[in-house]
Amino acid sequence: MSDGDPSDYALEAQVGHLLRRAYQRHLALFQGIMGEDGPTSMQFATLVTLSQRGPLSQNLLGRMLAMDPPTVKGVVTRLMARGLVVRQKDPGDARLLLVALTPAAEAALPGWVAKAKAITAATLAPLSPSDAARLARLLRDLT
Amino acid sequence: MSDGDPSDYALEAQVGHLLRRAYQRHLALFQGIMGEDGPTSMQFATLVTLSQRGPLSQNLLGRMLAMDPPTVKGVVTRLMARGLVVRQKDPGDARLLLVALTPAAEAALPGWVAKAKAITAATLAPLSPSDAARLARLLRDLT
DNA sequence: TGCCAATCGTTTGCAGGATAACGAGCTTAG
DNA sequence: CTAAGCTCGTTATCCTGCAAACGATTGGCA
Repeated sequence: MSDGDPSDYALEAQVGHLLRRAYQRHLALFQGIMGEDGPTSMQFATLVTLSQRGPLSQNLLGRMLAMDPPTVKGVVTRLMARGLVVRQKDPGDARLLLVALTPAAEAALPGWVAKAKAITAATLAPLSPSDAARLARLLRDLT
Repeated sequence: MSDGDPSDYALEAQVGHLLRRAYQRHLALFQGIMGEDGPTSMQFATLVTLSQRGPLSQNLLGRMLAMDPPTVKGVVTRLMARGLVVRQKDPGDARLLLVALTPAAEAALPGWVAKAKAITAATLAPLSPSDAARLARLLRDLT
């Protein structure tokens, strides 16, 4: 049955490899369309989430975006350095660090959201609309 | 048409986010099944490719696996540190660094290939076989 | 009330991934 | 045959991501 002959392993056909390539292409499109001074993929996801839900603790932000605590810290630190986000202690719970958008971020966000929609369209461009919907369903099921 | 209202942007439904989550889950399965002393995802892809094609230059390896030169260097350096790979100058072209498997790698590879097949199966477990094939086709088309 | 467990944030260390810039070697056109 | 241009590898810098270990705070339970 499942033996270990390396010549019997088609790397190009493995899901893991295909997922990596597809995500890699998406990130390249993201960076190209968002441009030099735009946010990175995870920075944008963070900003949109804060815009929709209001100030959040780093931990909650991480759980919503599937980032672990060290990664959240890195993203928030870089957003802070760019003046897009501020951090302040929660008055009610001294463990929490609430992250909130700055006015600069709120001003820039609409333009970035429009670009993000173009990025999704560009990523899905090779597929028909029905295939795009099928892909979304399959990827969701994979979780 | 495509305006920039952030509350009109469903992050969970974007392909980029779904691709990231799916790949993230795959990597977790990879690491869990391969175990402590097993290779990482990219290290394994490198070893299998070298096993199938024989010694390759870093650059060619990178093109086959979709890694850019700095990334290849990092992966090869770590494989060298683990004694799984050696590097030597190409006699015919002094620019090339040929990367080749060590006997230790050839001995360990069959066991790792068997695990890699289990990883693919685990990644695809939530899908029916026909859905798995559909997903592979859609991801391939996305390139 | 007082202590223990859970939660939150941080740090460190490792791995992958991209860009930009550079030096060294090969190849080809003039 | 020489000079221009291409290829290859390396370095540096930045961003994402995971695990493990740690200090601080909170909350619940004995």
